Amino acid sequence: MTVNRKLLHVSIDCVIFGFDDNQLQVLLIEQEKITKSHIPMHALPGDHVIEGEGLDEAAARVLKELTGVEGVYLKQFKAFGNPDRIKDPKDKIWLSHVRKNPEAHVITIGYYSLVKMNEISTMPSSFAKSAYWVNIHNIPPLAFDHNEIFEAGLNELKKDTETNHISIELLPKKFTLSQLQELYETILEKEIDKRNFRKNMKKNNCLVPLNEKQKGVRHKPAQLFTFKLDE
Amino acid sequence: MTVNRKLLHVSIDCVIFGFDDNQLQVLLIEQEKITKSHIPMHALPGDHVIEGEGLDEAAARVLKELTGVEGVYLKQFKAFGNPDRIKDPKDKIWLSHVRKNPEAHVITIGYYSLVKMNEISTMPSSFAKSAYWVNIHNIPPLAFDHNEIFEAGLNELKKDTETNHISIELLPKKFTLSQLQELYETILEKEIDKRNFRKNMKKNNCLVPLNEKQKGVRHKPAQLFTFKLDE
DNA sequence: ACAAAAGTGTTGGAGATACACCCATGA
DNA sequence: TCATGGGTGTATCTCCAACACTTTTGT
Repeated sequence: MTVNRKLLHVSIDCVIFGFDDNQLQVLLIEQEKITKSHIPMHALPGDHVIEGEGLDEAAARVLKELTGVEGVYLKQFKAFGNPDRIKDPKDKIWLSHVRKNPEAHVITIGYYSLVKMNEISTMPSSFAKSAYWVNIHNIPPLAFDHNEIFEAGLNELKKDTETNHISIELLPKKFTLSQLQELYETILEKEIDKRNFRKNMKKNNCLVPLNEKQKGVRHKPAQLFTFKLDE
Repeated sequence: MTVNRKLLHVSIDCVIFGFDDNQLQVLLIEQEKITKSHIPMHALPGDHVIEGEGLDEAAARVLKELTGVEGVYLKQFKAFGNPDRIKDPKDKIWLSHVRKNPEAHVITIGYYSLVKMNEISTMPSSFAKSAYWVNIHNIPPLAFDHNEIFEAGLNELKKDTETNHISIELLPKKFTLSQLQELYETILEKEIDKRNFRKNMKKNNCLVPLNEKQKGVRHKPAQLFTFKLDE
């Protein structure tokens, strides 16, 4: 194949965050095993952008194929286009099995997404043999520049949590203020004063109290809330 | 030409800001006139990314070809990939004259740049017949989705000015505090108190006073400063 | 009754805002 | 000497951080 010098591969990579068991987790995929000696790589879920497809659309497609969810928070955060990003020998072995022109320059657009872990179950897809959740502090070495993309996505999430309170999208529909606080403490990696935190949250009036309380806990049951996004 | 469904055009578009005469300006290009009836479009400077070239590298190339400057502030802010972005009839007429496959899906990466207007002079380049500066409030209708890209770049500059004080890069090497304040007021579109502004700037200690004062002004000459970036 | 987390207000300090006058120079 | 923009300090207010005890439920 002759490579047109002005046509490039464009892909999407998604940093999909979930929150469970008070841990911030990321969804990774394991590549298919190509040969007997091949050590499968781990990677962020991603796929090529198809001719005629918008970037947000492509990201939503990747997310839907892997998790089945639609309509969740999804945000573009950065484009990565360093020509060396796919030059690692271990990545090239894999590429040479799945691509016509493994040397091609691939640009990728990084997205991050927030999903409610209790509402999804991962499924096999065209680009992933298997998917699994991993704590953000136990990320293995990933294919290509995916570790860098992950770090950039995590930073974006931290920033947006402080400014937009967007991380609330990680919680189930009904949640307690303590769950919300633990989420913030996990993402921002710092302790927060309970009373000040509640003052802040109530000021942002994105919380709606429900006529419902926690049940089956052996302590004073907490008020449940749901959220409305800022109008 | 058969279009490979997984290869796309990727381009860079630059929102190049300058500050002169107390006005925030943007560098636009005028496309070549193709036919007698063709009305040349105005656009942001940009070019295709070449195989093997990094994104930052491509943006720096566009900037250098058009202005001759290197090493100035340049920041990626967003990728644009809506497949409709080049679908306007007036854009297609032009594309049909300069591209082999005018229907191709083009993804563009938006960068913004800050240049010192007194240190550069624009020059013709491979992608622009002529370039000119225009006040940010008098932007004409631009080709493709360039008006949207411009707005996104301007918003990014505003945000970065408040958080990073990066807009200082728009001033000449030596400047007075009043010039700096006028720059901030222009970008942020609000008035700022002189004493509070100076307190802030001194606190950020990115200003270095020079042993030099303004000359030839018919009032008390102002102290000149230069800046060092945050260490 | 006890263990466990829920829920709730006040105070002090730091940082932001508002504000007015004298100074150095060129014409 | 006058017109012009340069340069400076203080009082107030708002926002954020620190801090401890009572309540409700299950066992």
